[in-house]
Amino acid sequence: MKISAAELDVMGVLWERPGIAASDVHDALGAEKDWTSRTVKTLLARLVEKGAVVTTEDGRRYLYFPAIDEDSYKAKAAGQFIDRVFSGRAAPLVAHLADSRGLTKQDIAELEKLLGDLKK
Amino acid sequence: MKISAAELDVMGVLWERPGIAASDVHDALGAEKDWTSRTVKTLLARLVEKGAVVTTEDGRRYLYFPAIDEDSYKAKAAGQFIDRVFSGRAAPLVAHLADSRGLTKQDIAELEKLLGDLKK
DNA sequence: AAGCTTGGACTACAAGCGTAGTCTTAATCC
DNA sequence: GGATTAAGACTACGCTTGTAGTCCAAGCTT
Repeated sequence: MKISAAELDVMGVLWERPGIAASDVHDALGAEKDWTSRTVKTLLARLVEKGAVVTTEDGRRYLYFPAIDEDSYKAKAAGQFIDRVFSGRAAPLVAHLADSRGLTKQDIAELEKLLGDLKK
Repeated sequence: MKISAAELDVMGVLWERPGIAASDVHDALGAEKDWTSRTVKTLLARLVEKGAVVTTEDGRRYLYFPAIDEDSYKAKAAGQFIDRVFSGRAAPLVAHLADSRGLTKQDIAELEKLLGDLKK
């Protein structure tokens, strides 16, 4: 399931608020993206076509629901990304992130906790 | 500087062996990618056009050199990826990786060392 | 009820991408 | 030295993506 960058923005809204109408998606993105409602509808239609989103009828309109799981999608995307760019190695990725943009204290704390859990 | 997936494979070869000819790039990729030499040459030409690769003449052919730095490119790509998919948070990315494909002992050790260094 | 608004369906269109093919020229192999 | 090979230049072509536009029907407004 290949989801483009713009489509992913739409998925993000649906993961957060499943079952909303196209106009609500448009509104939710309004702050971030300067898209017309038609653009949003095109993206939704493409996602439906791809099977990433399903609809239920609600009178004369549709309500849109994500049909793929957020966590599994993101896990897969992360895997593909590090394969593509970092030859599958996670550590260099984090090193680059730390280097280029810095990790917040919170990031570091979370990562430490994560590593602690992993070692068990 | 936007580099596509296929182009990135070519860049990978050039980062490893700067200053080789198109045919050598083709050979180097031969195992991985089932591309004809023409495809490789198209990708090289596009990279040159984008300014990601420069050439020097070598008789009747060119030698190709990366014109962008591997580490900075990857750092930027990593940043864009986590912005796009993980809202800029590094920890969830690593958590997903750990979850979906597991981190090797080596990954974990490297990450711990990295975190140790970061805390200083 | 006649027109605005809003929903979806279908269409558009240029740029980027993956994956080559053709053409021309220069070198190499018998 | 004529044929094959190999380099690059230019061209191709269908798919995806970003970003809409048009059309028609169903409600909403006054």
